[in-house]
Amino acid sequence: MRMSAEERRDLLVAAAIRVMTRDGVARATTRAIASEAEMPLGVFHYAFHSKQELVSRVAETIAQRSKADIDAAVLSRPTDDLFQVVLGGLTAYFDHVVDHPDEHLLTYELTTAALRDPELEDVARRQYDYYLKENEQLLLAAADVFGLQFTEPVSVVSRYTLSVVDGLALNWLAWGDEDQARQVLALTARAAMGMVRPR
Amino acid sequence: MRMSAEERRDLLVAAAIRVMTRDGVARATTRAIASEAEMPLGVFHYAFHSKQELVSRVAETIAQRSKADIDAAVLSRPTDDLFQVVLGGLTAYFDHVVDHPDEHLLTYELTTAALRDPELEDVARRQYDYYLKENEQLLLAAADVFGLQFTEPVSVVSRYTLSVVDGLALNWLAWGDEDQARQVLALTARAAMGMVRPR
DNA sequence: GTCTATAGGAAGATAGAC
DNA sequence: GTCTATCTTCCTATAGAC
Repeated sequence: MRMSAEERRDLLVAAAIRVMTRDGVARATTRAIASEAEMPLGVFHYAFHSKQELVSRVAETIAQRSKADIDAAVLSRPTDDLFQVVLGGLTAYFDHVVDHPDEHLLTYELTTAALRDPELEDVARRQYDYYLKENEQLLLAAADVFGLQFTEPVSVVSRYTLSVVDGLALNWLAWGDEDQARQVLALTARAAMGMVRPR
Repeated sequence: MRMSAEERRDLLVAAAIRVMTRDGVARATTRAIASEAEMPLGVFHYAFHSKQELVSRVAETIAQRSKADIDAAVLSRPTDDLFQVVLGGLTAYFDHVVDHPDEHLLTYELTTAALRDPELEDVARRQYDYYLKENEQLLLAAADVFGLQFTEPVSVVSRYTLSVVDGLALNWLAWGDEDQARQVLALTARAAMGMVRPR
């Protein structure tokens, strides 16, 4: 079937994400991906120069998609006070992890793969850039609504909350115990209340 | 050269850790590992039934070793008050990450590998068990010294601090900015002070 | 136990007919 | 651009002589 190279790339990226989510990065071979996309293997190397190029696109796509998913979830949460907003945001992220564990496992795999491969160097950096910046915006906007400001640089607070959920998500994937994990979220939201003062 | 199977296994595990630390899990093939251990490839499968068995041992060994390293570092820190102790612990862990980034990257790789492979199922769980339990002991002991107790279950506080450093470590590996990361540690230690009361 | 040699297959990438 | 067939390399694992 005839189609533009860009269209084919999109289909292959989508197929790669399905295979990687289901079976892990290590088993996502060019063969498996082409097969998932129902294309002959040969297409692979006139759609992409190399497998790395595909992996790079996959990481980019996943980061954008997760950000969109989680933003939507955050915005549908209670907004009574800053505590509720922060806890709501943390909970929205964690809910997403519980609902899509394999997808998040994949992001960890992509991060480590990127950190090992010099050619994917900035992929890992960009992944976090998406989250950090977005998180920062949400924190600033939320504090502003309630007439508060942070006592610490908001970039640090952003990194703090991101680190907690990111670490907790990995921890939950390995260890389980959802109830305890949610207690950690509550603890974190409460701790964040100690980082604001009236404006 | 003649040696016991157990001795050979130990040498292969040590070689595997060197290769995995240097080149990543994906490139740590049985060939590369045997070569690093200066043994013919054939030894591999009368020392281990399979590669998975080796990976499982590697994960176990790494977890024990890291725990020992970090414990030693924690114990050499100031103990003026609980804040100093907690910040010291977090800092000791983070220093270890900065000094041995590849080693920590490896633990993330092993965690994801374990989560993908049913035969390594409990490897990931045990990895976290080491850290959580140890962390819990340290927190309890430290609070006790200063006549304090936690207002939350100590297992939750333990998981909170572990999540922060684990998430922050991965974040730092990808993003860098050590100064900001250390500000997050200070923030976290201060937050933990809101989780204690006099005994 | 130890080693060499090799099986048996899967990987990424390409050549070349259409 | 498209596809089949194939190259080359590397993988885990084993067979079998010593």
